[in-house]
Amino acid sequence: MPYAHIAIAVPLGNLFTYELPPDIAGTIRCGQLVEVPFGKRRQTGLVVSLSSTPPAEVQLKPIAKLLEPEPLVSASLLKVLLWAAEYYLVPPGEMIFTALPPVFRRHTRKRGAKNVRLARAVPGGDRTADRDPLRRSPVQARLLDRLRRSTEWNVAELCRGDPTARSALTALVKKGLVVIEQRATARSPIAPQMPSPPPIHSLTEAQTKALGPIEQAIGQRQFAAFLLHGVTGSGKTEIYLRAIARAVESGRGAILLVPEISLTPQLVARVRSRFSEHVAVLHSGLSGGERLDEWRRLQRGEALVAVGARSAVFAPIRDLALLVVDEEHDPSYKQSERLPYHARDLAILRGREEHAVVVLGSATPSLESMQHAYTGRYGLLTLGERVEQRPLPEIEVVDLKHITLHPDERDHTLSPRLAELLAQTLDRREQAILFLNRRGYSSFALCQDCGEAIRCDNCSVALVHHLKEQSLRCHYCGQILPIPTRCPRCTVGRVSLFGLGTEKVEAEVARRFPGIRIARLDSDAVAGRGVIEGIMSRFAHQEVDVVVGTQMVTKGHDIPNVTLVGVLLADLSLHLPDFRATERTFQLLTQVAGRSGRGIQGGRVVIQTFMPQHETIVLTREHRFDEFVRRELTRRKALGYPPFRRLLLIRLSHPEAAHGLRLARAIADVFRRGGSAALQVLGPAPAPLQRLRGRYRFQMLIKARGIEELHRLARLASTTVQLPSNARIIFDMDPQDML
DNA sequence: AGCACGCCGACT
DNA sequence: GTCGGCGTGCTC
Repeated sequence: MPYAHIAIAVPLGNLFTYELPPDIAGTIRCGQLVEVPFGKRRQTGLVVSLSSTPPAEVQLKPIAKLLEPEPLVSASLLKVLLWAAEYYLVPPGEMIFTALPPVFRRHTRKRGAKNVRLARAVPGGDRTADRDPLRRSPVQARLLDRLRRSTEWNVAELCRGDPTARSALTALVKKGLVVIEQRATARSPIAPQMPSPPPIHSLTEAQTKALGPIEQAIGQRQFAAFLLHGVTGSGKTEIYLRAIARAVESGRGAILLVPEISLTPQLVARVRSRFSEHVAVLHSGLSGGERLDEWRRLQRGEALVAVGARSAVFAPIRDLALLVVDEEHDPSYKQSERLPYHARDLAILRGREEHAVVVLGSATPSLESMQHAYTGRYGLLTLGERVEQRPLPEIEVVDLKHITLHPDERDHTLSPRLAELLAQTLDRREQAILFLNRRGYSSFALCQDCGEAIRCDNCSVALVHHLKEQSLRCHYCGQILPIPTRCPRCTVGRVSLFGLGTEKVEAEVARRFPGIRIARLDSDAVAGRGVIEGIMSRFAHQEVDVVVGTQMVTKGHDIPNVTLVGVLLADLSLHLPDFRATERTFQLLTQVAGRSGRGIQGGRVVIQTFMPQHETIVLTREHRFDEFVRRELTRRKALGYPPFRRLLLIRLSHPEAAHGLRLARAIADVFRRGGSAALQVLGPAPAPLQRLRGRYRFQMLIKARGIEELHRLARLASTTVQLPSNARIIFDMDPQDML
């Protein structure tokens, strides 16, 4: 086997073949990290397979050296990654290297490299001052400028391409302005302490019943998938922990995936306290070095349990017994930017490949998972009641249509009923969450009379109001309509346009309840590292009375003193231009409602909406998830949406609008011409953010019966439509988010 | 993605 | 006269 097929972290769809030098040939194995000459530079690559036949017509180069003694990726994980690359239509090298800590991507910044940082804050600017030590050394000044821009450099990187830099650096060290050290700085950031709920000593009957099959399957070392559907507060976490314990006791490993680690400090704390040094936490907030440390502990078998967000599904666990996906319905498991893979789906795949058990847990499982449970692909485990017989919170719906508006309160921030309950809650020294699902630019047109949003006739999704053009647009098929003066459905109602933000709400609450402590939790407010944790920690310690926020406030925290949750405008998510809008709304409302009444005081939820009669709202209020799923599945089937059809979203961008549109049409034509009768192409339409970073973006949505057809046509389109290098195309298989 | 080559404007 | 902008093309 004198040749190796190697994956390199470049956006090219193929592997590269290299010769094996004799000294390496004997020892090399698949999954190993190597250094290879690649064009004019050197790159790290990962050995995917070995072969005895060279490809024709290419001058091969030899592998330079082995970079790691052991394979970084096991044969089974490698198989999963290659499968994922094919499935998601992404280059194999990109797929493989996103599964590894970023330090392995390039061979610069070698492990154990010397890092450089500023010794202290060095003022920039005035180089003319006589006492400036850098007045007469422009090379040193330049080095300092570069160091100022980034917190951490390594020596080799900093000096590359500038032979004078090395001596200049030495001079700076002598002057005491910079420091060279062997390792990166702070390695274990201390998370703020969250009060965690008291340990549960005995399981409820329902919990015991759910845990049984999971433990049994783990014991059998066989693949099995379970959907754990447990209402909010029913003790799903305890089941995860016991199942993980089962794996760990027998010396095997487990992965716990959480939607976003910064939002789930309590869960992480619980896992830590249960499994102490056996736990490795992997998340994007870690520095490169910290992440590598955790990854190595797993690779060496020092830690058996990996906890993390989506990329933790690739954690290097040797004898994997269990994969748990908490809040499996959460859309963040599949982000559309970067590599659009779905961590939950890959967890299933990896479980099957490694004969491990997969547990998908949620109070509001995705329709895909429910369908799999109904058809028997997943075992369904149900926890129908909260622990300690605590009731689910009572949900009240407030109809915004029948509220007399105060002229300066046209945004319906707080209805009299919500304001009254908020006042009572604050009087009792209890806490409240106010939730507003705001998606910035996404506003919609709504009939003041029937409360219905204006929808696209073709696609049955809500039309999106575009402020600049004063028009309504369908983000699926692209049609543009003028804003009607009368509601097209009931023909009498006046149409009004909506826009409301968390800042407004915060200001309004502060004005009406002077003296209370409010915190805002949305993506603008929590830009910095650790800000979310800080706010949630203050909230948990009752240093904040009311939190106003977006989706972030809905995730799984458990604060017993929260007894009121207010949803300010449920219509916002109901009318997102997305076929999953009602599913998301049910999930969001149920999840945020589940934050209320977790303690002994019980809790209440108020949902404000223009559509109190809307099926989704009614079924949420009555906590009838199964009925909602049944109806929604029927609808999906009729309209040809997942889980009954497969979707592929294609985004194409180009600096010039006309060119972009022409290319997008050419791609769409490949699908239209080559597809079966059942295949549908919607678009191309301008993307919701049509102009982004100087590029015009178009998107099209393909609906098909099977995945094979989508794969075949996507490949055909990539080869037949010649894309100029300034055009960019992204395939998003099984898109979660059409925005 | 990098990194080269290659052809046109403002500076020692 | 050069330094340097980013368009285009290639990487086993």
